[in-house]
Amino acid sequence: MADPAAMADPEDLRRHLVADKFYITTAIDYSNGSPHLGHAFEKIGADCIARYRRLRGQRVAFLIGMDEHGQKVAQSAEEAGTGPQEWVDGIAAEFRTAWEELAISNTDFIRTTETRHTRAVQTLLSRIEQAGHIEPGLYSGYYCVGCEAFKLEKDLVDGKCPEHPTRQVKWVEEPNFFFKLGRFRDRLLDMYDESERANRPFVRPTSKFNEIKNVVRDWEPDYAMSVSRSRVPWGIPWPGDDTHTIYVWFDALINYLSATGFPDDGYEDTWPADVHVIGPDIVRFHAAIWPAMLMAAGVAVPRSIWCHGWVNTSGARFSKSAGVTLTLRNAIDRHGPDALRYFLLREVPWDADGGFSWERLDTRYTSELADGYGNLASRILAMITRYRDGTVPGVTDLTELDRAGEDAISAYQTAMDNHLLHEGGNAAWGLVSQANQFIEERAPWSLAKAGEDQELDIVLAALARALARITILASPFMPGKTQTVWNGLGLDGSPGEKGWEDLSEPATGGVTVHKFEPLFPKGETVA
RNA sequence: CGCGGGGUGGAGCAGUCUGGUAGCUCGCCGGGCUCAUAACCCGGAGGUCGUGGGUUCAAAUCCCACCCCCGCUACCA
Repeated sequence: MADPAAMADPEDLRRHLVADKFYITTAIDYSNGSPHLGHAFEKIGADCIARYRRLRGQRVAFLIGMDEHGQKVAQSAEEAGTGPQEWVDGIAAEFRTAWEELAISNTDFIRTTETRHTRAVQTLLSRIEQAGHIEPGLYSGYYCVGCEAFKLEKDLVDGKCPEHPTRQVKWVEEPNFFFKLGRFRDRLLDMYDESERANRPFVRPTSKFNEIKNVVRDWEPDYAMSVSRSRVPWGIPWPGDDTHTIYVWFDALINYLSATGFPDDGYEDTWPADVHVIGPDIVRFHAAIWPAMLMAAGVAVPRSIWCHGWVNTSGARFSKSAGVTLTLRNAIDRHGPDALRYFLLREVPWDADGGFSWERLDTRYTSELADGYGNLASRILAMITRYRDGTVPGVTDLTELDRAGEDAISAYQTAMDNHLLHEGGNAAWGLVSQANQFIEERAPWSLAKAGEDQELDIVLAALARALARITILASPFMPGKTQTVWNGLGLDGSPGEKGWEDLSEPATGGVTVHKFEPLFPKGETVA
């Protein structure tokens, strides 16, 4: 969508202003149940990226939201004995509360029942239609009257719907509109190739990208998907034909665009998305169908898709040692929201699957948070308090710990730029270990006893810098606890807003520290 | 059937592309320290690297066959 007229000065200026924007989205969550650990994992990971980008000085737009139309939602509402709008209002509130508690720093929360969304959907749809890529056709399939929904043949048991075995499914044909996405096969493949040549693959990790390429390569030119339904009233009306609603998948994907203000002027200040964060179950929709829709409408395609792994929870639900079932509520309550964020980000690689268990949550909490970061903060602040009355010495002599810090920062940056969050955490926590070793080698208590004040100043100042660095690097993982340490170090503002530049020379000299209660209390788990 | 990922000390993983002391975290055993949340630091025990064959002076790493686990394979999104 490059506009030649955009070379004019005001446009240049605008471009400059938006050059540093970073638009990240998560999948909108389907409104037929409560938030669970899987939902949380995706939000936490995306939030970690968003916070890291802000740390790097980018202007971040971070979208999350709810997918509220469709058969299943209407059905869930009915089972709950309420109307669909009332139902989705309740679910949305529940999700928002959960994300707030987990300190998700989204800048917008979109719901597909909002006017701004329905308007964007109808506009985009009309553009695709006008371009000639939507055609009427017949949708046929097995229809279960009990479910009031079409069923796939593979989901039938003995030719009947498993949920309504007493009724027969019927072979039904109904007129629908179809999106001819097979026509975009070659353009998609070209786009994929180009992204790889430019060394910024459209889909990551690579294994998922390969799956998608295989799928798209097999598309026939007339391959189409239905984009309307005539029996589902809970949806966005088809423009110009109120006997149809827009099929939910088509409706849902467009949320990323509606949130930018599309089709109003200025939406391109935010669009295209820099990365759509999604789960492996919906890669095909995001990596193939969604860009095809945008191509059909003449709108820019997103820059990349990141497919995270699964949190495997089997076996964790009835863990003996924990004695509690696995719900998001319980997982947060175990050691607090920051600990859950930290655990998921370290335990489950962001490009692969990982397992959740109470034992491993407890283990990481104890060794890496309480005994690691928390205890390190305690001992550093205690020494500064005891040996220097709480004032960090103003000396700036660099030590091997500062060099270790530089290495950690660079490893962290490489990992985080590539969205490898678990490796970023690894780099930050390596510095915790090195700081502990540094303390052991220099033995500040011996220096104090021997009256070697100059050396003690150097050591304490280096430790304060290291703690500040770790705290900044850890802030995208644990915004709450790192804030406590930041304040304990006597620093203003928050570690997240301090900016990347502070890392090389944290301004800790001369500040007055305040000891605090153990950051991560041990013993009894939080009730 | 096809495509892709994986099988490494008790647990979770790295190492495989570019063959040559099998590394990390947790747990376990022993020692040290005392600033700290009985925390921290050092050392140690523990592995036929899924199975069988092959190439090579040498294979977790390369080649062949096989076994097991997971994901994808046209409308739940």
